[in-house]
Amino acid sequence: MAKYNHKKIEAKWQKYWAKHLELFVAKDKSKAEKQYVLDMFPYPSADGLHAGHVESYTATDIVSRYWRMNGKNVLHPQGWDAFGLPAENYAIKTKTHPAIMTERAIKNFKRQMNMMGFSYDWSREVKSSDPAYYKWTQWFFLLLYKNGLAYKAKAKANWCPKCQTVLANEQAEGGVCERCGSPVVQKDLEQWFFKITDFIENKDRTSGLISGLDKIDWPESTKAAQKNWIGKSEGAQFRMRVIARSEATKQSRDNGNSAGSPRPATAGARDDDYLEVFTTRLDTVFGMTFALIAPEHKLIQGLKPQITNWGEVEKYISETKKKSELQRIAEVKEKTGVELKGVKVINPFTKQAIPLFASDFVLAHYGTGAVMAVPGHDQRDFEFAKKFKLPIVEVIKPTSPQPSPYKGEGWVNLEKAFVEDGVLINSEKYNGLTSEQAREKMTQWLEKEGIGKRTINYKLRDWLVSRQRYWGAPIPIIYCDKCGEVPVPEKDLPVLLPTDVDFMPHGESPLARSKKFQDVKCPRCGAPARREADTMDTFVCSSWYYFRYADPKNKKEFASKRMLKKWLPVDLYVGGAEHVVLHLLYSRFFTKVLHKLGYIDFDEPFLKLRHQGIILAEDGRKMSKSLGNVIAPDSVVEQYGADALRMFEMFMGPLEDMKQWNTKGIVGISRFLEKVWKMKSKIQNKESGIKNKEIESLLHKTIKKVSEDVEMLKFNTVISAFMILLNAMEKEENISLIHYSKFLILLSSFAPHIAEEIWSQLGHPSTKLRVSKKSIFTEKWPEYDKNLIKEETIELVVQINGKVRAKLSVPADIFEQEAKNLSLSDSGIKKWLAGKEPKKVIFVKGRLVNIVV
RNA sequence: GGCUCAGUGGCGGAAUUGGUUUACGCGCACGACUUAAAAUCGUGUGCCGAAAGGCAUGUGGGUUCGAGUCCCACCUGAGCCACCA
Repeated sequence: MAKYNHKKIEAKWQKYWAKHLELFVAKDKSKAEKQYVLDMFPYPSADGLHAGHVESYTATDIVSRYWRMNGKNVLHPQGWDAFGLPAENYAIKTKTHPAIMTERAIKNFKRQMNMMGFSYDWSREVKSSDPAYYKWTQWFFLLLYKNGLAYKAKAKANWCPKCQTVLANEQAEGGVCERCGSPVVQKDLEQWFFKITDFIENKDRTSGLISGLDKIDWPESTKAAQKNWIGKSEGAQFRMRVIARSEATKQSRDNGNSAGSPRPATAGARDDDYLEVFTTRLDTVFGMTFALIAPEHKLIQGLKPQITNWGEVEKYISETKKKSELQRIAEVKEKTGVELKGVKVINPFTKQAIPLFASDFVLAHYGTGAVMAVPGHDQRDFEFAKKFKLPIVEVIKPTSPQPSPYKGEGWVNLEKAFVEDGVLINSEKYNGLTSEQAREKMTQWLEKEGIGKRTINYKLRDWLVSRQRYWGAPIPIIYCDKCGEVPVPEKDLPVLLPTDVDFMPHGESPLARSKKFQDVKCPRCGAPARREADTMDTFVCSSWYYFRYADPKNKKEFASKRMLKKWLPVDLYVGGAEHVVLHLLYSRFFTKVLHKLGYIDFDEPFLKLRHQGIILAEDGRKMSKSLGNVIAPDSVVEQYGADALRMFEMFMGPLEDMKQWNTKGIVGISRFLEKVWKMKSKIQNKESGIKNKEIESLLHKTIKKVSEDVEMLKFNTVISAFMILLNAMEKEENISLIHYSKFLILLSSFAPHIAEEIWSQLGHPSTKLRVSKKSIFTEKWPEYDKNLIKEETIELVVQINGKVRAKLSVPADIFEQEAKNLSLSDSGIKKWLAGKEPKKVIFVKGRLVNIVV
């Protein structure tokens, strides 16, 4: 028999499937139950598909084919995350327009996807750089704008003075420009934000970004990462009075400054005179020996007249300003800061005056931008105190049996702060309380005194969506001298991205250089106005694409309500773990906005989420072009075929595990497929004498195993089950056509080409042996017969004290008493017992007997 | 530092969720076919031991008739986040 020629056969069926789109399209009009199986749409890079793409796309392809054959109406689309920085940078490097290279890359991606035999519904393909698509990205911007969820504010951006461009954080690592190596500076720019922080907690009937996680089937680690990113912390906020060294200085300043605007005359009533701090550890407040303030904090400027070392302070502030956040983080090793001499703050609990320092490890944008410093019980404060020789006081004692880290002579001997909860000491009337009790009592006291309150803070900040870049969706806003900021009317969408713009970096948003693009009439008053020149973050494009697949051609809406109701939410979403935070969080935000505004009736977009594990190169390192260890799908397909590559990647290990490529391993799969191919010669079409009971029973067990494991995405064990069945069939002289066809249907979801070819060579047998001319993918998934997988006899394991001492062949439904009698009278067991009386005999039905002596 | 996960043969990995540890595949060894090799097929393959048997799921304890699986402590590794008060 001819060997299996994967090249010829795979090409043949890919051509056939391309002509028979009806096999894989999602049916808008079908009444069958839907199943939405989605891949994260890829960024079409010039490098083409990599091993990780193949892995996750094969997984969803198998699941999609499985559900289709189970009668579900499956939506399995694919599209392109085409806008973005990589394309623009590549364009700048090669001086080719990003649209051209994006088109080229998409063509290549699509060729490779077809080469892998993926059953996408290409009739729903979307591309984020297509005006028909980004029209709706802009519409979403306006939707948020009109509902008060998009706003403009000043924000810092990484700026490379040499390249004259804004850099993303990952391009400015270490505080230097990725491309030219010059130091990055912080530049204040007016930028657009989305109010994602509005959706952290539940809103009316819309679940929040935190609590919504409880009802979806996502990996624990991903949920944890999202929660961690949101960073909710509960504590208290309170004010501390700021005093000058002498009240006299203060009075004179007050008189001088408040000439024009009448302020309350009472000293200390001015806002500037209070330092507001946030803490989660109010129980440690008696250990506060100084306070810290962010250098950017505006209170510092207000205190300027009272600060006696202003020159020093100003120098520190300007040094901080130059540093990017990344540089600050890189300098974690050593704390820096400067005392604001001439002022002190009053700890409201102890009434003591303590010094105030500005330090760049205090973040201006988190909490109140100032903190109480408790060096005894906070590691960062501890390091700061050591450096500036500030007093350290113990106010929390570990609950026994842990010994206190304070050894005798105060802070000099202390190695690090004790940061856990404990029992209060040196805290006046709060002594003896546990940390938890103290926090409660102290918060109550603050509220009673009117100087503080219970407060919740989040790390999550609003989403900055402006990009001073070319290759993105333009922000649909117009600036008019008379009317101010005016949204582009919906009927004027899309705001087209000009194709003839110079996208080389020049120090401003590239769109600002196009007069044709910029100069417009104000939609409100008709006066000359100009367009917003910034584009949107690509994450905006990818936050809603899964809605578009439901109704990709709709010109009136991003998707009709009817189609959204039919197809959404996504039942299974598979993609890389690098999107654990941003993409997934932003998508959830968009979904929650739509839910709140009544567009959809669900508030979580992805019901079940899984990440494919990284596939490492053969050398155990990450695949990378520079290391020259990349496994390109094309060459593997060339040598072994797409079916072999698909199955091998599924066989390597659990979908979510990190796996190492091993070229030797693929021959196992290759051999398996070759054996499947050869099996044809054993097929007997006659019904007589070919109903092999054992094979039939094993086949039905396999059907059960494969069905269950595919639903749980345990593809590696499915393939092992295929091999077990095939190995058993190989030992037989003849194989029934019915058995073989059912096996082929199971296999077709994993190895579609070879299955389709054998199916057609066999004369397209349906499972009932009726000849049909159809593709194997029109077949129904086989069902298993419970009676056929029931074992009649089992191997009963007999243990003595938990150790296997005998195995008896007994009827599967043996009763307890009989099993025990049989075991105890077995000659081998008798020998082991040597006359000893069993203390106890355990019986596990269908499994074992354990004799305890 | 925080969170999340993992540790089973020479290797990738199975294990009915508390019940025969090592399925399936790779590799290796021996054999068949061949002038020979490749391919293919067959047999074997956790460790110690001649055998009887004993010992094995990172380490140490615990719960249990019984633990890879559950609990506690520790060791090692990975991924993500990280000066968030």
